Amino acid sequence: MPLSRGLVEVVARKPRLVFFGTPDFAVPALQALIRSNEFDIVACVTQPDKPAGRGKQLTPPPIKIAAETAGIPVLQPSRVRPLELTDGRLSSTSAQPSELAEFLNRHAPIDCGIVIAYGKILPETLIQFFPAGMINIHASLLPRWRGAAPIHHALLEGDRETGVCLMQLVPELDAGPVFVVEQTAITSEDTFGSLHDRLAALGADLLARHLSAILEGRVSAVVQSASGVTYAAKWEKTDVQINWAEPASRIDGRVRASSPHPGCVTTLDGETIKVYKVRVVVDPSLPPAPPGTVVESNRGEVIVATGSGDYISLEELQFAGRRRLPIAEILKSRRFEVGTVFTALPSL
RNA sequence: CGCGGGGUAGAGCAGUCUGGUAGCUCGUCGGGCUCAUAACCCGGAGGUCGAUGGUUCAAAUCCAUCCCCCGCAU
Repeated sequence: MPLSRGLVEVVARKPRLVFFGTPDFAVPALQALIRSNEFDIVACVTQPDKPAGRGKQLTPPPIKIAAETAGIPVLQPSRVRPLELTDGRLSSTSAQPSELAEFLNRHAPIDCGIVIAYGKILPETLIQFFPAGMINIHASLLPRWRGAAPIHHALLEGDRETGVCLMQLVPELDAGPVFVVEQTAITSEDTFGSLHDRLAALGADLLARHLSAILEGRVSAVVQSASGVTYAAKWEKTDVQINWAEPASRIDGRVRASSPHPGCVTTLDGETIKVYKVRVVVDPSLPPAPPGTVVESNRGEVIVATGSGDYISLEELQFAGRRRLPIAEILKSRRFEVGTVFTALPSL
């Protein structure tokens, strides 16, 4: 069991941490740890700067910015994978020396590694390097939705609730024993954006509240149930394609999982349209029609048939080069004739 | 120098290629119709056409430079 490897002694000094994280989701947690003033954050390890945005400028990951603001050293190794642990010291197994290994050796002992959406699988040897192992925040109610995109999949599948888990990192993906869980209901208004922000805040709060007790061995980890394991694969381009043959509720889930970024896509007369918000419409008085067919279009709404016999009302769309707009605005300059058909992108 | 789209009335857009009176839908104001209305009819107000410079008898439209916005990546 990971925890038996060693508990941090209750001594006068602050526990020493290294923080592994990359995107916005990890920022509240880092800031909560800093704000608590209970820990000595030795360094932040994050992904290298990447070209992003118009102009393809090299852009630092959000954690780098937050760390530098706080005066915490930042490491951005391009790869961490091949590491060897002998006598408590890390070394690279390849010809190239590992800047990360050297840094960690130099600053040992470091009690614990915190991992939140770092972006790469970490080697077991790295976990073992820390006396208390590594602790991870995962945005789902484990063992449901292990993997890269738990928030997306909870929305797609119409889960009524989700949450965050504080768990011990183990080599098997998101399979570690769980210290504490915080739940939150998923409302029909939740999107990836709103859930992401809420879970990031909940996770940050959980971490700041419980980390000391965990490191002192005062919180026991509960092994994950063997049943109910599901996996949330990375949210890919194909996942944002609207398939009108799907049930209306699933299309709604897909759109909410893809909003505000990057938006779902569909095609009308060869033109790509991004879909940011829809509403499920159950109305027996509407005429049946093949999936994707516009069955009603008036002053304020456009209603499209789906595969379940229910309908989707398009509420917020974006055309190429245009701004994202509520349907009422779009209808001021564009008509959707009843009978026209939305389709998936031909290439997919 | 990564690729592409856009900036025209309060809002959303057409007009630009092919230079020649500033248009559409909505909103707004006034009037009418109606038991009534988010409906319908009539009328009005509202524009430095992103900025600057150039070409031209004449520029929203052609040329040059600049500013701002959006999609592709996360």
